[in-house]
Amino acid sequence: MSHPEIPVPFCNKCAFEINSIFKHLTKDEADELNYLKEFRVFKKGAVLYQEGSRISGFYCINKGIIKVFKTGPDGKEQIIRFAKPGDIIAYRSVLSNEPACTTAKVLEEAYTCFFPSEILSTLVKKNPNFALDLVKLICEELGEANSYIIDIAQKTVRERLAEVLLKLVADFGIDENNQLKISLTREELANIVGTATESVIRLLSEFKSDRLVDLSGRKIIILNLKGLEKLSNF
Amino acid sequence: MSHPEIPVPFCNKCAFEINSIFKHLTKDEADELNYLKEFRVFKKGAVLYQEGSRISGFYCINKGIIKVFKTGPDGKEQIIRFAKPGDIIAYRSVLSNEPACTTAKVLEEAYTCFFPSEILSTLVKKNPNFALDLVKLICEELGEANSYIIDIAQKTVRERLAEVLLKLVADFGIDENNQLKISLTREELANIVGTATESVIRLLSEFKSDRLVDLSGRKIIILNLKGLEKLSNF
DNA sequence: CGGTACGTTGAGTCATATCAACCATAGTGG
DNA sequence: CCACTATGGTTGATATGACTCAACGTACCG
Repeated sequence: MSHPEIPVPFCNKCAFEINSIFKHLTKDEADELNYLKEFRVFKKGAVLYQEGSRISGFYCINKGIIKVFKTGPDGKEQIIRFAKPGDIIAYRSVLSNEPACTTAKVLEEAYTCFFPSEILSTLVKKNPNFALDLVKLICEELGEANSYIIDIAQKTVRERLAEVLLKLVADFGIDENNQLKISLTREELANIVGTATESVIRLLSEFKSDRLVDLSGRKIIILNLKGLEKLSNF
Repeated sequence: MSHPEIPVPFCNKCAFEINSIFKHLTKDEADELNYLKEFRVFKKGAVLYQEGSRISGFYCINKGIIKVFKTGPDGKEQIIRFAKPGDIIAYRSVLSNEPACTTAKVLEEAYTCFFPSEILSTLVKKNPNFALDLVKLICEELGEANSYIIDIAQKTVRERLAEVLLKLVADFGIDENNQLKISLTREELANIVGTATESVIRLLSEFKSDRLVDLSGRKIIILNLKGLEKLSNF
């Protein structure tokens, strides 16, 4: 698990550069973090932790993309969120001291730092600003989760797909050719939207006919943002 | 807004009795809370705060039941959660310093205490144990929200209705006749499950035919918990 | 070259939403 | 006290969005 070729990011520098939750730590606290953490690299497809398993710490992402999902009764994945540089994952289970309720799997090779569980509650107790940042972070995630509940409950699959595309644009951006920077399989898209793979395929090609997007293989080019917004019903 | 006939609950006593988030406060902190709070009574149907409005504080429920919901694009409610004695509401908007993203409406006459916004972050900074309790509380809510996302995305309406009934039993209990203690309209049930009112009605009467429940008006009697569990797919 | 994973398309089915009519109940005001 | 209205509950008929199943195409990889 040692990677001499990759420079291990130093917490306070990293926190500053990628705007992580650790940004308001004191120098001493950051030093301690550095001392206690373990740098881990995960290849595409690797699993950081599995639903139902106990985990002894949480991860901070330095590079790459992780998908975090739950598995339904029939084995179908539901993607809950993506973690990207600056995000922390598994903190919920760590704080509640419960087995993980999600699985985390690598989409794009990831550099991560692993921190033992105790650190989180220690920091909450020691640094009030950190505590407040953490509370706000979780609140934000809760707000998003709540919005998503009503989306899934009330919107059509078409509307949700449009919305998901917009969210991906907002979170991961598009390049100079308006191409979505994150690359997902149709099945993964379906597992975000909460629908069947075939439905995503059909709807995407409808979107293409309607000049909202262009498609070539897994690449999705956004042609008409306004149109997608209109379609997504907000 | 003064209610001489109703004794205003004293925070640390109340916290102890109904196990609220304030349970780990010091005597001094509880005293300060008492000093700053405003006791408010709301009749059935009253609105504590409205989606989109700015709120200057949060509520702790001492008695009664509040439904917290979001309104969809077409005006349909989606009930996010219920607040009952010991719960706090509106804390998310207060902490994020954003307009409310939900509406809170009274189902059963409620006694509440209203606390100005600053108190929350002050307490987080002052009392590490409170901070940790708060973090855990929000984590719990987040966990529930995430579970609900995959439920709505992957389960049938029938499964979800069974699950909702079970959740209502767990949260509000049943009386000596196995009657669900919380009373909801069919529309409200539909707005939790995320379906049409008519679907709830039809499914409930199917449940009745299957001897899972008994119905008389708004009263729901649980006849076969195990059966509902089986139906709900966990 | 065969294999594995992903993508696409078509056909058929079904659960659920929608629309519409009607009943029951309770509160209101003349 | 009764008509009036509002709200909630129920049922039936109909429409349809989305899922499932199945076949087949495509592309990359060792």
